[in-house]
Amino acid sequence: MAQVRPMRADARRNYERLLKAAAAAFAEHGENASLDDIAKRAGVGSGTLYRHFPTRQALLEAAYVDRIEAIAARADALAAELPPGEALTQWLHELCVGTIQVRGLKALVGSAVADGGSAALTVCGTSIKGAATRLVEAAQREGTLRADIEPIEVLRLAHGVTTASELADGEGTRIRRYLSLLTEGLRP
Amino acid sequence: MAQVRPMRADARRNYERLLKAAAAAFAEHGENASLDDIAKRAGVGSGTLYRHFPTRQALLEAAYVDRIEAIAARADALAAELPPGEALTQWLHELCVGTIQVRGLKALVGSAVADGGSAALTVCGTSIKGAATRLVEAAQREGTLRADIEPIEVLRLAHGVTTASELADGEGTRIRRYLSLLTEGLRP
DNA sequence: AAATAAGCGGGGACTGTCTCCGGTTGATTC
DNA sequence: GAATCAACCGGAGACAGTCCCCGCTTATTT
Repeated sequence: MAQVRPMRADARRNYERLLKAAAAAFAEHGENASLDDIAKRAGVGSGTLYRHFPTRQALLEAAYVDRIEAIAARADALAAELPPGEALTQWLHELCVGTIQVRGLKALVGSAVADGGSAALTVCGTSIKGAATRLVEAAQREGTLRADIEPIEVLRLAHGVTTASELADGEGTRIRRYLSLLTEGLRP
Repeated sequence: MAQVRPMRADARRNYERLLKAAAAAFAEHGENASLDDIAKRAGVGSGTLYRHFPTRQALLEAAYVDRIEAIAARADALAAELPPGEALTQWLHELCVGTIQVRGLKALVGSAVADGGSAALTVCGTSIKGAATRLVEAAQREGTLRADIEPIEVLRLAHGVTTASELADGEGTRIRRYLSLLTEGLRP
């Protein structure tokens, strides 16, 4: 199961370089940035890129998984310092803002929530769903969130709020407002 | 301003054929269907396609504007036969279902609402926004919808609901549920 | 230092986009 | 209904992006 042999030093170096170049390129040119160009920027041949990341999707995921995990990790920090209802609200806000700020990240989080990606993305999805579950259940126990709603539904709706807000101006200036509309609908 | 000269018969025929082929191809292969292939299916050269529709976006819009207008037109029919609050709810439901069913239509309605497209799309946007305004204001007058919300915000939120529902299964099975959550948040 | 295999990288096939321009055809005029 | 003329057609081809293949390089092992 585990890698019997660690990655060769040059392979690892190229892998890192590619990840870095990819993050930069995706941020700059959107998620359709030229892959050959990313390879060039990283100083490797395109063959090397395609060996490490067979598809554009794989590269995109690899470049962003840690950001998604970071968002998931925020949930417990917030749970520790705020009452359940507020922690959930605040986390959803950070989730929306975080996904809207980085180009391409929103779609990725979307498919993580929808179980629609690779193994790496599925792991992220599990983290996010776990985080959401803890916050949602706490809020339900507290009585500030209606009982007939599931954590994954909250995630989907947050994704919807992000989309709605994005429609307004491309930035996330309406997130707070639309999110509060949602939480009103989610009260018991 | 007006076309001084009507389109030549063969030009008009090719235009229609292209529209038909495009609708079929987009429905079948998604919005990235090959344009040259669409031209081939329509029995014209690719030059002809690009003359009539300079960009993929233009073709996409031309192929779908009538559907969008049809949705907008439904608003008045519903307003005539239902009380304002119900008419709005029902219309939003039809809007969500309609945009999710046809591949690529959702994004188009989105940019129509966001004023992000061509002249043709802007016209559609005006229709939709007009329809929404009539329904929203009637519901507000009736007192079933909070007063501090604007028609365009309702449209954005409906778009968000569609996205959220789409995340569940790709179909629109959750639309009714998520929409009702939204309308609860929108009560006075 | 030699042996070995993991890894490199760029040439090239392929697909899709979009433009250009010689040839064709529908409209108009007499 | 023939002639004229512009509008229109269409496909060849330049270009850009994707992705694979395979001879060569180099890290690792002994």
